[in-house]
Amino acid sequence: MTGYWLMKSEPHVYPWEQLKEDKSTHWDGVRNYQARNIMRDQMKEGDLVLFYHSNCKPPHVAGIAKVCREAYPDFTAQDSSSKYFDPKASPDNPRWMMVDIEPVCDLNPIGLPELKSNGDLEGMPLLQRGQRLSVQPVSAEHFRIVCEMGNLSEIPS
DNA sequence: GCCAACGTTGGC
DNA sequence: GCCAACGTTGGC
Repeated sequence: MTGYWLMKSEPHVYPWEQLKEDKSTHWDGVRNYQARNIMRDQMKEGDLVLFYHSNCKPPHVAGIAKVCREAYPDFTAQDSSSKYFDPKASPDNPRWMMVDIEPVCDLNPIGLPELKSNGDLEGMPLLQRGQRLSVQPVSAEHFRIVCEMGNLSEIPS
């Protein structure tokens, strides 16, 4: 049973193009418990991810990625030279977790206004007011609809 | 750059 | 354990 998710990244921090270049990346720097818990408890290898560019004009879904490694400690939390350093993290209690993702395919970029204007996406967490979670669930149906909007005829496996 | 929404921190 | 102050996110 494939899980579906949405992950936000600011394009000037880590853009979709960079993921394609890197072939895969560890999703470090998540410092929110709810997002961490989703990664730690729910994201499984093979789950599909809408890669969302936030904080740009317009914000948009840029592509589809796949979870290629399940949760493990986010080592940047224990690296004092990292901007994600957390003094409360330790080898015994890593505190923060991350997953690895890899690119699957491009989507024709789908802007936030477009997502909002599609009534079939009603209830999608991303579209809820005040939603700030950087890792969010997406229903299978919503995922399928977004794929269609991005000119992808078939959901990747 | 503004600011609404929301999470975290820390004094009490 | 409450809650005010503060910090962050992220659309606009």
